[in-house]
Order: sequence, then structure tokens, then C-alpha cells
Amino acid sequence: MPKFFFHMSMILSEQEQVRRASLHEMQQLGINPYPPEAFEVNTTTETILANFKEGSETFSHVSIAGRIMSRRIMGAASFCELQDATGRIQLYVKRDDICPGEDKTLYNTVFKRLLDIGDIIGVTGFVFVTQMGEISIHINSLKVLSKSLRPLPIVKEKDGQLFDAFTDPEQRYRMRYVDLIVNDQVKNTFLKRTKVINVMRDFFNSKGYLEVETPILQPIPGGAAARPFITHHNALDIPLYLRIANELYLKRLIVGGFDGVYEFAKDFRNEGMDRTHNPEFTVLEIYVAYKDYLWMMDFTEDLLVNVVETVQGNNSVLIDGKEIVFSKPFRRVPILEAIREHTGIDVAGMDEKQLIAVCRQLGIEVDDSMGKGKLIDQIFGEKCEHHYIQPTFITDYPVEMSPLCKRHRSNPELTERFELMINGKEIANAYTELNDPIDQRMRFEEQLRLSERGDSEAMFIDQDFLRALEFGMPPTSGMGIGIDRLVMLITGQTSIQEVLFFPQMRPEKIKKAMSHEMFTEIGVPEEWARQLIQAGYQTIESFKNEKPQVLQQKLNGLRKKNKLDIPAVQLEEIMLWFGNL
RNA sequence: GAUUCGUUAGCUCAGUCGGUAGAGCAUAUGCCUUUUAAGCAUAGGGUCCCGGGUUCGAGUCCCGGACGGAUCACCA
Repeated sequence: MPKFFFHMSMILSEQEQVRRASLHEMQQLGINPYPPEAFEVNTTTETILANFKEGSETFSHVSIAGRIMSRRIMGAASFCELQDATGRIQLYVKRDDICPGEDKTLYNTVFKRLLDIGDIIGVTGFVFVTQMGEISIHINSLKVLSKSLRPLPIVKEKDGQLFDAFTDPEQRYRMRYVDLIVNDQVKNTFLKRTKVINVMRDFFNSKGYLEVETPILQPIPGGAAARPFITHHNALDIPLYLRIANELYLKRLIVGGFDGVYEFAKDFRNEGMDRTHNPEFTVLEIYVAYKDYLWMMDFTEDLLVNVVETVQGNNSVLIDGKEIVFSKPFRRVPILEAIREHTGIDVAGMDEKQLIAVCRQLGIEVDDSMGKGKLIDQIFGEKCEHHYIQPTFITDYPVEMSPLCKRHRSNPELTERFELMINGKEIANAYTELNDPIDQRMRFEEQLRLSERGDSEAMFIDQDFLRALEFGMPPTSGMGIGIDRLVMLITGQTSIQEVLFFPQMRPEKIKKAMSHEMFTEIGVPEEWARQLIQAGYQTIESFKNEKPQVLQQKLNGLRKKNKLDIPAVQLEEIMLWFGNL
């Protein structure tokens, strides 16, 4: 239980009050609006709509449950739309069919008056086609399964055009449950997300690689360059960090003798939030022993072609009006060549001073904390990255940028690394992993020097990881894919919040509705205290500063408006309350 | 963080020159046995984001603030 108790007198809108009254009336009629027993469902709207043929007996006894999404009441017969997990179907509700006896309460009172849009019901009946040609269920029983106390936004649709759409991103993300109920496409995005992950998992399992779990709480946040979240473990009295990557743990498992390990991991980075960044995000990382980054490029191509073909049904996706085609082989471009291609400058072999000069020449901002690696990264990011729309492997990054990556077999200034760029953004990152423990230690120490220069993202030294490498890690290739960004790409979404069920939001401002007790304490009768809250006096201050005459007018106005069955308030009473302040 | 736009009924949105706050849907009531975003009719529903200021008078003008969107910059 949370430690916080909000003492609030809830101010309900008219519609919420009506729904609570309906709930109460149902209970008076002996109907449990939240029954405990299971309701047997024997089909789905999707199954019916896909398979019903007029005249067939297949759907003559259906039992189905879902949420009421619209109602058209026409007297002794009505139509309403029921939405289940698979879609919507129209119900035809005829009074004498759901109320075969004398008692017509279930139809006249419960269905027509006490049920609302948003309520969850279970029905049985038979499927037929209306005169308008719509496949519908003619129901013969109806059971209330859950009463909804808040009105849903009502979104309507005709020929693909939406009316009164629920589109405010803040509302949609904060109340994703509502978004999922009323915005049909939203569900599809998340179904695709799960499908992407399942296809990847199947692909890895079919190769015999092992899905593993590694620590989220880490004493040293390693494996990437980023600012971590920090927390504290009470029993050990040490700081712990939420992981920014799981790379170093997966490599320990390769040391331990597994041939291939992978993890769909939540990583956490204490950085800015925008349409491509959420503080927690999902990354797939996979490590395979006895392979190199060239092998990993082929593997990544196979993986992504497989994912896109399975999820999309073809080999392309459409995003920002651009068609992106996934077919082997993807283009491969060394980073220095990419820079030469887009700037005309050959930065190979340049030292820090020369690189800074190049950045200045190209109008790229630099600062003192930047080393060679970061400068080159900056040039690539500014001048090249956005050009790579079709899947392209950018390879052979400078050694300073990649402290966990093995030096290039033909040039020790470079590393055996690739990033996969799609639609101008990085989707995957992979190395021939550095397994030389002495080189690894030197690279960490270089990071430490960067850190001392003020690079807050430089890596920490993980002594246990170095110890593991010293026992010997087989040559290994590793690869990571940002799952959220991959899903954005495949679903054509341009913001990460659209592919996360519950993106991080600024805490909601809870409007402090003060309790009416603070007014009763100074002698205001209960009923008037409630009216004061409604009149907008939410603090004693605002109340105290009001003129007694104004208060009297407002309260008696509310008395008339709300048809209160109490005598009008007198000025003397109000003066008495003020006296008690 | 910068720029810019926005915040009005349960929802989607109008609101002119500063002068009694509006529409559609939703809700309530009445009528109605196959309707198609909306069956017909009537009614109720507002802290115009918050706080100051100008003014006889502010949803509207000015200042400050909160929250959100979009764009840009940094990180996956």
C-alpha cells in the first residue's frame, strides 16, 4: 500500500454522477455490476466477421463478451456495437427476446437506461445480416460484466474518416488504456511490436543460441557511454546503477563457455526525453563465439530480412513517405569513406588538432572534452548519417570511439565495428569483440582520461570484466539492436512514445480538490461545505478573503441550481463561520 | 535547453471590435421494432490552465507562471 493518503472529496462531472447512480440502481435491482463468476466466451468478433455466411448454422449459438461502444435505441428494439479484443460487431437487441416473460426490466431499465457506452457485457445469440447488410448478432441474453464509471471519448468512423478523434498525445500516453480502447490502430502497433520480438527470438533459438537474463542493478554501469540512473542498496550500503547496457555480462557468459547468448534487455539512461528517447528502452544484444563482424553483417541482414518479411508480408516498409527495401546484401561503407563522400575531406590519420580544424571548417560545434573519436563521430553525425536511408552498414570506426571493439585486422587505428543505418538513423551496432585483456585495460584507461577531461559519458573501468577476459574469451562477435527504434521503423511511427505502452511522462499535476472537512471544522454544515468546494473555494484562504454577502449569494445560487432540500443560508450563519476561523 | 503554437462543456472544436460563453457528439427526458459517424424532439451541462495588470467591463489586451505539442540542439 502506498504511504500517501489523498483525502479528497472527488468532484464528479454530471455524467460520472449519472453513471454512479445507474450503478446503484442496478444493485437495487439485484444485479451485481461486477460479478465474480466467469463468463463463457465461445467465439470472437473477428471469427464471426471472417467466417459467417448467410443461411449457415455455424454461428447459431454464439456467446461473446466485450465493451459497448455505441448505442442506437429505437424503442422495443436497439442496436449497439460490442468491442472485444479482436474488433467490433453490431448487436441487435429486441425487448421481447431478452425479456421473454412479463418482466421487461432487463430491456426497459437495464439496457436502455442503466447501461452506457464503455460498459462491459456478455451476450448470447445468433448471427444474422441486417437489412443494411451488416453482420450482426441477434441476442437472446445479456449479462452485465462490468459497469464503467467514466465516459469514454467517443470516436466515430465513416469510410476511414475519423470524427472527434482522441488525438491529444499527452492524454493518449497518460491513459494508454483509453487510447487502446478507442483508437484501433494503436493496438496494431503493439501487436507488431510483439511479433517483431517473437520473430527475432525464434530466429536466434533456431540457431541454437541461448536466451539469458543478466543484472539490471549493476555496481558498475558498463558496456556503453551514457549517464546512468543511480540508486542505493540499503543492506549492502552501496550505490547501485540501473544498467545502461548488458554487454559486459553477456561477454562474461561467452567466457563461461556458451556459444551464443542473447537478451532482450531494458536499459536505462538518465538523459533527455524526446520523440526518439525514453529513459528506459529495449535493446536486443547477441554475442556469438568464434565469429567476426563480417559474419555478423550477414547474420544481421538475414535477421532483419526475416523480421520484415514475416511481419510485413513483403520486404519493404514505408516511413515518412519513403520506401525502405530490405534485401540482401545491404550496402557497406567504411566511415572514413562516408565522410570523404559527403564532405570531400579525408580525415584518415588526422590528429586531434586537425580534426578540430575540420569541424570548424564544416561549422560543427566542438569543445575541449572531445577526443579524436568523438570528433569523427560528430562529423559523421552532422554531415553523413542522414543520407543513409536504405539499410547501410557503416564500418571500421576509429579506435577511440569504440573501447570494447577489436582493432581492425589491417589498420590498428580503426576497429572492426559496424553500425547499421536505416532512414538516416542507427538501428544496430556490432563489433568483433575485443578479447585481448591487456588492450582492453589500456582502452578503459583511455576512457578514464576522457572522463577526467570532462566527458561525462566516458566508460567506467570494470575490473571483474577484465578478470573474466584474462581467463580467455574466444573470438566473438556481438551485436545490439534498439528494439523500440526498429519497431518505429517497421510500424512507420516517428515517435518512440507510439511504440511504448507506457512512455515516461512528467508526473501528472493532480488538481488538489480539498476536503470539505476543513469547512465543517469551522461549523459549516456538511451540505454547504460540499457546495463551497463546488463553488471553487478550495482553500481556507480563498474562502477567508471572500465577502460574506458574495458567499451567501453564491451558496444560495447553488442551492437553487442543485435543487438542494435545505433552507437558504443566512448572513448571520456565514458571519458565525468566519468567527470560527 | 532554444524557437514556436496551443490550453474554452465528458470528447472534438468555434468564439468577430473588449460588452449576456457557442456547435456537434456524449448525457438526461419523451417518442420510436433492422439503424449505419448522427433514428426523431426537447433539456441540462462551464474554475474559458493558474496568478497579476489595464479597463466601467477581459475567454478576448498586457506581464509572469504551469502544462502540452511541433521544430531545432545532445544522447540509442
